[in-house]
Amino acid sequence: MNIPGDIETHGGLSGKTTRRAPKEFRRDQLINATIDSLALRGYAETTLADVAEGAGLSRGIVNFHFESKEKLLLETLQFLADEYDANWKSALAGAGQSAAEKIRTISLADLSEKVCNERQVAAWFAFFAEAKSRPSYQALSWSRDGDYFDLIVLLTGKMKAEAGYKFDPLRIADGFYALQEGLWLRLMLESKTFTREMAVETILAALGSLFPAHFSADGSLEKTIKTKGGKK
Amino acid sequence: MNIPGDIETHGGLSGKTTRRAPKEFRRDQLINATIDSLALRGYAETTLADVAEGAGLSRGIVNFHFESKEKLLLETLQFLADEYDANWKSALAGAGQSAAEKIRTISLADLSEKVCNERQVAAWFAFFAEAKSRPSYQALSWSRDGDYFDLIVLLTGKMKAEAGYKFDPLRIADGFYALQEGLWLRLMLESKTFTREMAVETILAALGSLFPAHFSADGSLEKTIKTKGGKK
DNA sequence: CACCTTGTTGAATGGATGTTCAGCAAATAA
DNA sequence: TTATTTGCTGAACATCCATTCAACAAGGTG
Repeated sequence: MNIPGDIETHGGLSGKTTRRAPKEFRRDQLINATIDSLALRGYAETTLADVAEGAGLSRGIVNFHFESKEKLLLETLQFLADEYDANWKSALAGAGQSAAEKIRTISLADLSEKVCNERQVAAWFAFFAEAKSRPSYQALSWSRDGDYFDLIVLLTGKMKAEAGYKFDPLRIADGFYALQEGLWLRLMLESKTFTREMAVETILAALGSLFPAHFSADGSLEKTIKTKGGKK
Repeated sequence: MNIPGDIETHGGLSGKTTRRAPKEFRRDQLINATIDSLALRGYAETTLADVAEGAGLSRGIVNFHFESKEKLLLETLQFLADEYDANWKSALAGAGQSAAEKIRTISLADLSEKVCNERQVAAWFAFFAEAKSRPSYQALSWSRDGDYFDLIVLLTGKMKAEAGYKFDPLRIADGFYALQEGLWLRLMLESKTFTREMAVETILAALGSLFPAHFSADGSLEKTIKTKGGKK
């Protein structure tokens, strides 16, 4: 689950381990060890000694590459946010042009292994819980997906226009967004009995029920709606 | 937000504050101070000194009434869980007999001021985040609403039978449950811009979209479905 | 009143943890 | 090779915090 103990990839001669590594490499290594520790021990019990040990390095290493524990945690949160962002945006780039295809694509991207795995989800919630009392986390948690939410609002509005649904697009967007975060929470809390596959089926079922003209009950795309997608 | 500093209610003569109070009173006082501190400072920063100060008492008090910090936190979580349970169960007792009335009632109870206020929601998520790495919290978090979830499954199944919806009741129940927890999360993270009133509208809109034969778009009950409610 | 029980205090203790930094060693330059 | 830069180490330090406990005080009981 972690980066292997030593670095053979950095000019290491066979058998010998390189002691020094470029800054970016160590920073990534420490950030990943931080995520591991957050998932394993939780926020309150994560110490710099744990992180250093997880990375196979010495105690003082974090204060050398990051100024303080606080900075390390902030950069870890930033790392998670960046990865989350990149994931759904790249998925969106490869999606079809219709609103239905787009919302389906980003919903599934939200549940993809890349971002929705045990380590990262646990780390996210560690930060969420602390964000309430830490202004420095709030900015990052919010921006986590302002774009994402705006897009959902746009897409629900479009689908309403296409199929004449009776709902208020803003409220349905709120709900759909909350649904996705709620699924993450269940995945974290009940990782033994609630799997990512079940979460995917749940999202697909929700698409089928919320937008019956666009999706069938199992979440597959209905072809009856004429997508005026290419409209730029 | 806290219990007033001193106890005039316990045989206190006017002007004099009583020093001693019955055990149950102190325990409740300390549990409430704990919730306050969790909401204000977060889990990681909540110390026994904070709790004691919040309750207007001295440093060693917690270890006298609770064996340890761990025990205090466990009992605080239990307190929240009990209050949560009692809230929706008592609301349910006063609800109509139809599945639609029941699901609407408990959904709204979930968002009532009694359990869904800033302090308590923040405290819940503090525990959720730690539960991943604390088996002792998991038992309580799970049982939080096993009954609640089972009831939702039952009700969605009933409504499907009544109206011939195409969905899989289990998946819709999963989704509806996740939606509610997701709304709590948003209420915590965006307490400045997302209000409980908006959450209520969101839940009502979801009812309207998921169960269109039972609810109109704004979540009000449709009378067209004949409720075979009294069936025991 | 004297005696006992019991809630409460706050200083002392021991352990854990973030941070510092003098020294060391690997890579690189001269 | 020697000198210099740069990444890294781990012991030392200061702080914070949960826990303990001897002393105290407020009721209750005789």
